[in-house]
Amino acid sequence: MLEGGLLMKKNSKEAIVEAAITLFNSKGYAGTSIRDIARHAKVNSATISYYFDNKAGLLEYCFIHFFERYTQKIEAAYTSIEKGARTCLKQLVADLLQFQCENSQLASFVYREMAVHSQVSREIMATYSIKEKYYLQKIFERGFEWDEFRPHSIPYLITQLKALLMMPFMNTFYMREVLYIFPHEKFFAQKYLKDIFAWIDHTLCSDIPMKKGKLIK
Amino acid sequence: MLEGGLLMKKNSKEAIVEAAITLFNSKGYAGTSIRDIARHAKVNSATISYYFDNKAGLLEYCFIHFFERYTQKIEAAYTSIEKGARTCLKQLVADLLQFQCENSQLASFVYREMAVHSQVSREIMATYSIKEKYYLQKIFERGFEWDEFRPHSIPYLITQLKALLMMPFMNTFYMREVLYIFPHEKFFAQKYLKDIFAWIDHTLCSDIPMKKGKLIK
Amino acid sequence: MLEGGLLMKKNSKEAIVEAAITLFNSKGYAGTSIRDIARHAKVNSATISYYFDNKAGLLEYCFIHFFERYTQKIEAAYTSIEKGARTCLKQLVADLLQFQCENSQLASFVYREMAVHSQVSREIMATYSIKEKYYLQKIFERGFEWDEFRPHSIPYLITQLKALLMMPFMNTFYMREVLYIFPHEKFFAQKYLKDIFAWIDHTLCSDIPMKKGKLIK
Amino acid sequence: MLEGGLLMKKNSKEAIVEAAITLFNSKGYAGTSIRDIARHAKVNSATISYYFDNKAGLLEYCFIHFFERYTQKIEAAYTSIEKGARTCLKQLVADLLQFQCENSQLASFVYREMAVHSQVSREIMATYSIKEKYYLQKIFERGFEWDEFRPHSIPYLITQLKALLMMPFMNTFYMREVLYIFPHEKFFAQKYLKDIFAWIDHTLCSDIPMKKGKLIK
DNA sequence: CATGAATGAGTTTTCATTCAT
DNA sequence: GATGAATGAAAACTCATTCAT
Repeated sequence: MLEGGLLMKKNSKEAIVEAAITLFNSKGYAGTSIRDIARHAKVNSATISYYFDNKAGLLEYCFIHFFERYTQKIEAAYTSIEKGARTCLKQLVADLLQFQCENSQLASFVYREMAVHSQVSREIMATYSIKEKYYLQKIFERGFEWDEFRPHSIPYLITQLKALLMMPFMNTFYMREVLYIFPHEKFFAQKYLKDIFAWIDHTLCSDIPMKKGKLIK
Repeated sequence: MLEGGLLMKKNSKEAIVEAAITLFNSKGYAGTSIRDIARHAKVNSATISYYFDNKAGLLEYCFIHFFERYTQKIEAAYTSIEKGARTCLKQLVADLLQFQCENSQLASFVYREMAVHSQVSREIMATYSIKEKYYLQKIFERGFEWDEFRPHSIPYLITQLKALLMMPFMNTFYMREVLYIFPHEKFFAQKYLKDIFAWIDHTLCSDIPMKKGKLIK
Repeated sequence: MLEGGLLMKKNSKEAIVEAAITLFNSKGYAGTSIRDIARHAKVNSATISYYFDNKAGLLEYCFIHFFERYTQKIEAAYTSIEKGARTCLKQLVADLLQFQCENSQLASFVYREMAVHSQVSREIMATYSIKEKYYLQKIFERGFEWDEFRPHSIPYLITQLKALLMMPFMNTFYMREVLYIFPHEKFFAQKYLKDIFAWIDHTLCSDIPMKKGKLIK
Repeated sequence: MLEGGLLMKKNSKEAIVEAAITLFNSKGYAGTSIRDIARHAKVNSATISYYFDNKAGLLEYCFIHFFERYTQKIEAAYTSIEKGARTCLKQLVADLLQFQCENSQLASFVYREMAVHSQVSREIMATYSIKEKYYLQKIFERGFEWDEFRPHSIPYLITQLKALLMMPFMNTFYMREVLYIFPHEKFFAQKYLKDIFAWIDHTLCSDIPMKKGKLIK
């Protein structure tokens, strides 16, 4: 994801973040040592303290680096709300899924570590999760209002939607080794997106009893 | 869950496992120290090595303790396959959900740590996940055969089903603090079960429009 | 050495001593754990404390078990002193060499550990080494007196004699891997004994050139 | 030997090695704790890991530090081979004896620990002991060829020569307390050297009586 | 006679961090 | 901007020993 592209020597800070994402993902935050990251990034371990103050600072940077862009996707997608709740939700899901695919390692460890660092999480949630919930709520409410979605408890709907969205990134090892699904591959996003759309169309909208058929775009 | 109830001195081994589950869940495996566990279990930290050899041994014990019973639930539920795939799957989902609720902390950390300990995971998967996949596959195939389920890629269906099943336990902090859903509470299982049934009935079975086939590409 | 021969079940104490000798020899006293010994002897580690009080007690037992018999050999050989100093010394060397071969592991580790456990060594020396020195001194003095041995500093002669006697057992690994000499093999004692006799005959006695002095630079 | 003399603060690495040599010698490798060494060297115990990775690394460093210089002495002495095998061998013995005296503690514990650490020993031997054997063999073969030495099995000759050379350093406690010989003292080397020369002259060369047989009983 | 459970003290090692350069 | 040296604290683990049985 941090492609580094051009030939110029990548700077230390980027190298550190890149190494941190890889290692935090594969060994967990607490299981990764500063020196491990330094070794991977080919910098001295003091350099990490230099840029991020301490290990927690590096984690926080990763969290923010992730959620800042994550939230932007949501906000951007929400602008299409006037096209209808279902369309808007599909747009949002499509964008988030793609974002996760492009940052699969980061997404993977961020989702996992969120559960463990209650202090950091609390702050993150106060800014990002609340925002996410706010927009999803808006969309759902609009969907109920305009009879697009079958009425239902919003928290439970969010749970299901996020479950479907996050699952493939929460245990990529299982996905790979047992199901032979590779979330970073080209076609995964396309195929899986249809499945989430199916949930939207059939379970969320439950359109059939709505009177008119032929739903899926 | 391991209530310990009575006043008699609980044996050390159980006390250790109990403490480990609590702490591994709240601080992660790598973030929990042996001494922390010992302190909580009110035993000397050498006692942990005595029973489980080392920290990894304790983790493995927890994994097996979880998956052994998890797999039993699946096998038990599968016996009702002759009542039809949908009924059987619902039975299985209900049993697993209840099992998770009864062991929510254990489930929570096991699912998370699975992603990090590839070596242990590999062995666990070789025995338990493969078995789980086998039974789910059987049920889905039966469902397709008898036209109960809309035909679809089995790995992708497993992904969704497991997503819905596991999600509430993978980030209980988020569930609690943002959505105000408490997975260990009485009513949660009942309510959430309906949602998974809805997915089965509407997205998996998509039952009404059975005549006009091929909705999903 | 502790042959155990007959079919009757070897008792625990013997099994412990046997295991201790093997392990102390290959890993050193400090490098061997009580539980290691217990595992090898197929007894519970508490049994060792039961018989020998503690680890040091087991070591001391080994030391005494060795030196008691070692000293007996010396005393026995010394009885032939009236046959002449050279003959007596040869007898003594032959007996000690054979004794060492029969107890090569025990000899090996006892010699090594003597250097490390100054407290125990001090006591051992006060009883056994002093006795050994006493007899050797007697033999050398008799040899000088009767013009069998070329006069020389007794401590330096003891040094050389003990050097030749102990060397093959002090680093059996080197003997085996570099020189391809196996001190526990049948023919070793025979061959090596001749070499020590050569030292006695030529260097200690230096018999032939008795008239023309000052050979040594 | 590492005198440290001047008042300037000795660097940590040297201080550690110095302390390690002293303590490994007096208490054995396994009997010495990292913290003991650190205390003696007046550094933090983590500093040892910093420089030598771990305790085994420190041991290995000592081994190499010893054998590197030991081997150099041999190679240097070997250059005098054209002056005759006996002269060359005496040179070699004199140099090694002096080297050992100057590094008596190091020599002492290295010889002892070699017997215990088979893995490290194997590697050391593959480089140093083999080299030593090679040169000794060359000298002996030359000695046989030119009729300087009485023909004999080379491994057995090496055994005796090394026995005489190493003995005073293998159990200095015994040397001191029983024989009252102090290998690090000025005169020891001079006096003991004569004894080894006597072995070379009389037992190895057995020069005078070349014509008339019946030497060895 | 012998042991399983449990421990306290000690071990090595790892780690994040600091600081002079 | 970046680092090598060094460290204090804490981690996991090992060990000899005890004690009730």
